Amino acid sequence: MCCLKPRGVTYQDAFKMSSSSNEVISADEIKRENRGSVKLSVLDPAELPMENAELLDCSPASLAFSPEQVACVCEALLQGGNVERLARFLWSLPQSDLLQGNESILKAQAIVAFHQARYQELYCILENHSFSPSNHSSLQDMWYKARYTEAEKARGRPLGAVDKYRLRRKYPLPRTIWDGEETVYCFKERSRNALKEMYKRNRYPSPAEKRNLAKMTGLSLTQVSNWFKNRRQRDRNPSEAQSKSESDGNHSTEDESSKGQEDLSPRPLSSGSSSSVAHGTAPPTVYSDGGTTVIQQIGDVKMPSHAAGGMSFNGDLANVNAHYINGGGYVQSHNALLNGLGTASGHFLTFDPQRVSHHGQERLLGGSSVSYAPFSMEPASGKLDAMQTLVSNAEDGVISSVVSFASAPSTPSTTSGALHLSSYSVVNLPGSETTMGLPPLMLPPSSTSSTHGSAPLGNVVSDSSQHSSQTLLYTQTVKQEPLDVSGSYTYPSEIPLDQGSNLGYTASLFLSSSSTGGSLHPTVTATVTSALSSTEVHHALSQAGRGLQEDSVALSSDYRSQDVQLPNSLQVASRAGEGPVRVVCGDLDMEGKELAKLQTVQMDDDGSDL
DNA sequence: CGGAATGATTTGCC
DNA sequence: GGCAAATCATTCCG
Repeated sequence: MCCLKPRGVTYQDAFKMSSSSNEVISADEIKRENRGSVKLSVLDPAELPMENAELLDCSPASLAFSPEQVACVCEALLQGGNVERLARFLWSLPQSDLLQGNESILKAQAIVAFHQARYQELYCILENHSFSPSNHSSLQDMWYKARYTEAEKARGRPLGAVDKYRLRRKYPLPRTIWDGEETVYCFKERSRNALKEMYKRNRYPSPAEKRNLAKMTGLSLTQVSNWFKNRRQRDRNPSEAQSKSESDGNHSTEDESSKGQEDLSPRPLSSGSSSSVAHGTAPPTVYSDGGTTVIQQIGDVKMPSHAAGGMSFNGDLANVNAHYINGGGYVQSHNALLNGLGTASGHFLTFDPQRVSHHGQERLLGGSSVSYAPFSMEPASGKLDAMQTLVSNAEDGVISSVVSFASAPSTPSTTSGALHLSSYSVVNLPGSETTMGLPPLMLPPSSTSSTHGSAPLGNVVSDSSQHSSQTLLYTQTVKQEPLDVSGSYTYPSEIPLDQGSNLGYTASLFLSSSSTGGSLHPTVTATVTSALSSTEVHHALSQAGRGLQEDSVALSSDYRSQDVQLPNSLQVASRAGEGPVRVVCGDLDMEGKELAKLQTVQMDDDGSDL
C-alpha cells in the first residue's frame, strides 16, 4: 500500500460535508417539478416520532459498516457514477476499512483518485492489487486515461492517436489489471489465428459460423464480419496500398509480394516488447476542453462475453463530469427525483445507468448520480444527517440511478445501536448478461453484526429504549414507463427503447431495521407485471428476505399485488425479453405510523419482443 | 450481406 | 516525432 489517500477526515467532517448539501425535497414538490418523472415521497422526517436525543449520541464507531457493507455501498455509488459522493463516502470511512484490500473499495479509491487527478495514487492502487478480470477493462481505461491526461497537461496540447499509442507503449498495463494476453491491432493473436484458420477454409463463413467464431474469439459478430470483409478486400486488390502510395509519387513498397502466403506471416508484435494495448475495441475518447478532460466513454463496454456482468461504472463515469451538479445534490433536469429523509428512517429510490446501443454494440452511457445518506451523524447536535439527495439525470428518457442510504442511529454507547444495513441482496439475473443491478455482493445473513440491531424485519426484537431505525436502499434500473399504478408515480413515457440491447432489469429493495419499541412490520406490496412467474417472484422474495417466512409471501395466482411481510430485502427482476416489471412498494408501516407513503418503481424491459 | 472506397488507429522504422 | 504501412471500422451502393 504505497500511497493511499491520506486520512484525516473524521466522521464529523464527513457529516459536515454531507449536511452542507442537505436538502429535503418533498414528494409533492417533486411531483410538481418533475412531471413525468419518477417520484418518491417520503414522510417528512419531522413527523417522525423519535426523540432525536436518543439518536444523538451515536458515536462514529457505532456506525461502522461491515466490510461487505462498505463494499456494497461502494459498488452502489460506483454504479451511480457520482464520484463526488463516492469520495465523500470513502473519506468518511475509517482507515481500517480502507486497508483491508477489498476490491470494491480499492476500485472506488482508484476511481476517486482518477477523478481527483491524483494519478500517482491511482497507479499505486492499480499496480499493487490484483483485480478481477471483470474490472480489468475499466481499470485499464483509467490507467491509460490518467497517462494521457498527464501527458496532455505536460505538453499543453491535446494528444493525437499516435501520441496515445506511444504512451500506451511507454506505460504498459500492470498485470494486476491485465491478463497478459498481447494484442496486435486490438485483436489478440489467438483470435486472429482463429479467424485466419477459418478464412483458409472458407472465405465466406455462414452467419452461424461467424457467430461461433465471434464467440470463440471474444470478438463481436460485427468485428468478425468486418475482418472477413477486409480480408477479402485485401486479397482482391493487394496493390491498393501500393497504388495509393505510388500516386503520392513514392517508393514502390515492394513488400506486399507476400500476398501468397500471408496466412503464415502474421506480423510479430513489437518484438519482445512486453507492452501491449489492451483495448478490446472502441478506443476511448477523451475530449480535452480547455483544461478539463471530459471522458466520453471509459472502456469498451462492448465486452466480450466473458467479461459480461462486469463493471458498469465505467460508463457512468463518462458523463459525470458533464452532468455533475455540485455537491448540493438535488434534483435537476427533468428526470430527477429525490429526497432525503431524516431521522430514523430513510427510503430511497434509485434509478440506474442506462445503456444504449450503438451500431449494434452495447455501451453504457453515463449520467447517473448517486446519493448516499448519512454515514455519520453529528454527535453533538444530535442532528441526524439528513439524507443526501441527488439528481438522477436521464438522457433520452432513460433514468439513471440514485442510490441512497438512510442511516439510522441507535442507542448510545457501545455495542448496540450500530447501524446495520442488515442485508444486501443483489439481483443476479440468470438470463441477463448485462444486469445493471448491484454487483453480486451477498451479505451472508449470519455475518451481520452479532450484537444486535439487525434483526430481520418480522423477527423484530423489541428493545426497550431503542427506537427503530431503518435503512432502506433502493436500487433500480428504469426504462420507459409502462402504465400507471394506483396512485403511484410515473415515468416519462416517451422513452425510446433500445431494441438491440438485451437487458435484464432488476429492482431491489433493501430494508432493514434495527427496530425496537415494538414490532416493525412494514408491508411491501409488490406488483409484478408479467415479467416473472409466480415461482420466480416467490423465490426472489423468499430469498431476499432472510427473516421472511416462506409462507409469508403470499402470491396471488396472477402474481400481482402480493402482500408480504417485509423481508430484509426484496428483489424482483425481469429478464431480457420478458416484458415490463413493475414493483410497487408502499405502505410501509411502522408502529402504526406511516413512514413512507409510496415508492414506486417500474421497470420495463426493452427489447421485449425478442 | 458483400464489395469498394474511405476514415481512423495501430505499428514499425528512422 | 514524422512517416508510411498495416489493420480495423464505417459508409455507400447494389
